[in-house]
Amino acid sequence: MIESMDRKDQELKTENSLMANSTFSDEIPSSFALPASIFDMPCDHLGDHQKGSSSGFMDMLAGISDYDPSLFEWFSAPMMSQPQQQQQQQEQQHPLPSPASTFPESSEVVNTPATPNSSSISSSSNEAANEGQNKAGGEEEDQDDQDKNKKQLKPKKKNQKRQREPRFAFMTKSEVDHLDDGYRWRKYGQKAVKNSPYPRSYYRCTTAGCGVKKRVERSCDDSTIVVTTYEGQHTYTCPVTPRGSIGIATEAAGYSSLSSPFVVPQPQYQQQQHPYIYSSQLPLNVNTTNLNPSFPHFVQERRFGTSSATLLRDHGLLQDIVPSQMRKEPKEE
DNA sequence: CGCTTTTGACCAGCGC
DNA sequence: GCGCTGGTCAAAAGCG
Repeated sequence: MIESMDRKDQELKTENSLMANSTFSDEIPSSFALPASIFDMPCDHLGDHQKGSSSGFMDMLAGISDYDPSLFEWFSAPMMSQPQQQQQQQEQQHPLPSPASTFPESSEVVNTPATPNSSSISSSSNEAANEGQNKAGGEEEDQDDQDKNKKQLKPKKKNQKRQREPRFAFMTKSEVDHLDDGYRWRKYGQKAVKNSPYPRSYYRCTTAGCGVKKRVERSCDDSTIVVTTYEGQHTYTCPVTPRGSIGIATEAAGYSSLSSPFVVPQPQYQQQQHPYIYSSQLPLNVNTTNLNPSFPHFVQERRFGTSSATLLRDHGLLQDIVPSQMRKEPKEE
């Protein structure tokens, strides 16, 4: 354990070093060219498990009581294929009523990936739903033993589209593939990604009853960029309470798991149709032309309780690291 | 010993 | 129907 932590620290040092010297892609608007000082934050500034999780930026974002959502809208651009985008556009022109309890199927709210092929990501399973489906699928018992053995491996019900859990993706610039977000994950698969030299890893939350999954892959264009896609909502509170998010987390928009330093968006779909998503680190590959108008509020200001907002009115470190354009004084609405 | 990772096989969905 | 691809399973191996 200690050894792994040391390794992690080393990785982080490497990461910090790398990030401190990193340059921004030309695709990133100048307004996003955060000063390098954001990378120069000493490791000590972060809690132990934040080291390596590259979550310092989240804490700093937490200091923005009301920043300009448009500056983060790249995060809201869903990862969609062209037909999906067209459908979204049509839906926007002729919006369909969407029950708050039912997130739209194309709920994969992902920033446009650096990899064109990533847009083909389309399927995921609703585990909770599948459990019931699987049980129902157990009716097919009139098969020979061999066939049965094979079926037992994958007793999924046919003729029923798998439901998708809401998904969130974000990109981080990190040397570490699997960022520590405070939850415990078990890797259950790895697949080669088409047109990418980097594999995609599949993780599942190890907590019983919590079917949250996440995929981790590296951008084929920029190997330093890690694309993490979360699927589902944790059914429990993050076991690790990081420094800097205490209080804020519990006040923040009712998130149950915001105590995670990584602030994995655990949106309350039942209450809000549009999920929140934040950069855990740097907004990369900002592409404001690829915004999805269907999620106009997808990236919203992060509204904290009054106390924390007041406390953080002084943007503190943010003043130094976040350009003034990105900060936006709260509006009276 | 218990937990995690690895890895090949399998399945579902989709396009042609 | 077939092939491709993403996603998942589960046995084996690895690790502390």
